[in-house]
Amino acid sequence: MKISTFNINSVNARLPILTDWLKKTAQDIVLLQEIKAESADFPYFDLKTIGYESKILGQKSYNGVAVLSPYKMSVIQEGLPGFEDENARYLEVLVECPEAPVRAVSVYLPNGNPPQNNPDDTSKFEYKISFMNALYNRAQKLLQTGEKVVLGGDFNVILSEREVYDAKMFLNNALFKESVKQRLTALKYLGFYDAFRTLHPHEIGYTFWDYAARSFEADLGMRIDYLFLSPALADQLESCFVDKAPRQAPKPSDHTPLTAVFDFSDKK
DNA sequence: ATGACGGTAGCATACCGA
Repeated sequence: MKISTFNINSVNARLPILTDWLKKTAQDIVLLQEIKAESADFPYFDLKTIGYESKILGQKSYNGVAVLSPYKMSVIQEGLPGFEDENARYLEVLVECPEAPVRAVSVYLPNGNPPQNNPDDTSKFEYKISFMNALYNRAQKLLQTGEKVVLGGDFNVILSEREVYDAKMFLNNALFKESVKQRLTALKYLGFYDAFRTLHPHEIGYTFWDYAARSFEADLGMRIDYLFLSPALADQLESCFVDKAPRQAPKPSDHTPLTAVFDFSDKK
């Protein structure tokens, strides 16, 4: 079984890349972020044609999250409970995988940096912190279910200085602030396994490279997309890797997929 | 110190992103 997360930066601008990648890699669950489309504009039919159902929490122009799968799905939660949010950033879906049911959560955590024209405006950062507090509370509930849970997406958090090409440049950045790192670390310590880091303690695992200045070619990236697994799902984790191919295609997203593979056979 | 680059809305340019 294969689960991936992919910040697609507009599902319609990226449709050829998405469908090619799905055909080549045959995913069981895909968590998408920044689809930048509402239901009326979502390419349900194109994805259905190649074998995938879609559940989405859509939004025009900005944000928007989705879960794709060949299997039966039912929406559990749209948006974080107890958190008023005009933005589409959180979607929880139960996926009836043949091996076992999986609760799949697609998250697009706020960036939190101030707008360019108003560097002193802290409202976006406060929004990020509030979102993270609500996410922590939900994550606690998710673990209490004892289910196989994958909590994945673009978390917009650089957890340590080795997760970015030049930590000094980000010391005052909303992705790297102490309070932000602490909140995601606390969520992890509830009992989630960071799929990539669990298997690869020392490897570079960048999932994002800025469009500007040929960052990808120079590997000036950062690791801000994660697959967090509940213990019941981490038990079956076999491998986890960053799939750089979609980032190398023409007109790419600035992120690339992170994939985890699970083994449900008896020998495991 | 600034901008690079790209998507969207909508038709010039502002906003957002990390």
